[in-house]
Amino acid sequence: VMILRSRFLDARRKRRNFSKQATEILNEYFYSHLSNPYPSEEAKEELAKKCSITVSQVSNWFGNKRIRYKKNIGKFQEEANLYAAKTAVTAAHAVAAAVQNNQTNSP
Amino acid sequence: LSEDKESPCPSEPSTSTARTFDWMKVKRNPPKTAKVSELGLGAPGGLRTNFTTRQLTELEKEFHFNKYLSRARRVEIAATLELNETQVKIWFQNRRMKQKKREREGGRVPPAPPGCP
DNA sequence: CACGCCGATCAATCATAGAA
DNA sequence: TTTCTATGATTGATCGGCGT
Repeated sequence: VMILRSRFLDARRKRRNFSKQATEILNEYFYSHLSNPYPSEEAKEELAKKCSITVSQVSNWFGNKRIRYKKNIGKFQEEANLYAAKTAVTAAHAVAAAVQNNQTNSP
Repeated sequence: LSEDKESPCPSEPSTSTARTFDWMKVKRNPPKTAKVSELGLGAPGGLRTNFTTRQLTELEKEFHFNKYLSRARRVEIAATLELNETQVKIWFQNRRMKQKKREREGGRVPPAPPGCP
């Protein structure tokens, strides 16, 4: 029986976790698109480049993330608020910059 | 051409964040692998069939011979391996996708980056 | 209208890396 | 070290769309 499993003992083993920054980028995208966390092929390529991983790995990450998230939403609540706050700050900066730019360029 | 509108939101947000969207409710129908059809057979219904090494070996062999199956060949294989024609059909479909994925991502970068004792 | 294929995804599981 | 949890990958099977 366990011998039957030996057929695998292949690629699946020897797994490397992604860098913390890569996970950071992926989570940022995931939570900022929580209403529809399905990146397009183009978006996946962009994420893959930023994270230095393959497009397939990006797909795997989102696939696992979506399933595990909905399986236990509560467990990700903390993480969700964390990233929500982060993107909010980013947005605030953008707005602040816009305002600043508006004041200096007001004829 | 790239923004998502959050139209569905039946539930109430209650607190600051974390609402429930439709994708979180998606549920797939259980596999219909010749389930209740044949009463009495050890046909596992709604279960993900575990292919044996023999079945996978034969399927793999056939795949290298033909990437696509003819109806007749499919029937043969299915009978020989004790699988549904659908399972054989799906296996080939998944196998083709797997093949394409490898070719597409084949442009490997297998060098030894960091430590390699 | 039924059927096969494609592309994307689901869902359960495997095996390992990492935290406790 | 041993135990339990987080996570990347694999894969049989489903879903929607398209062509025949």
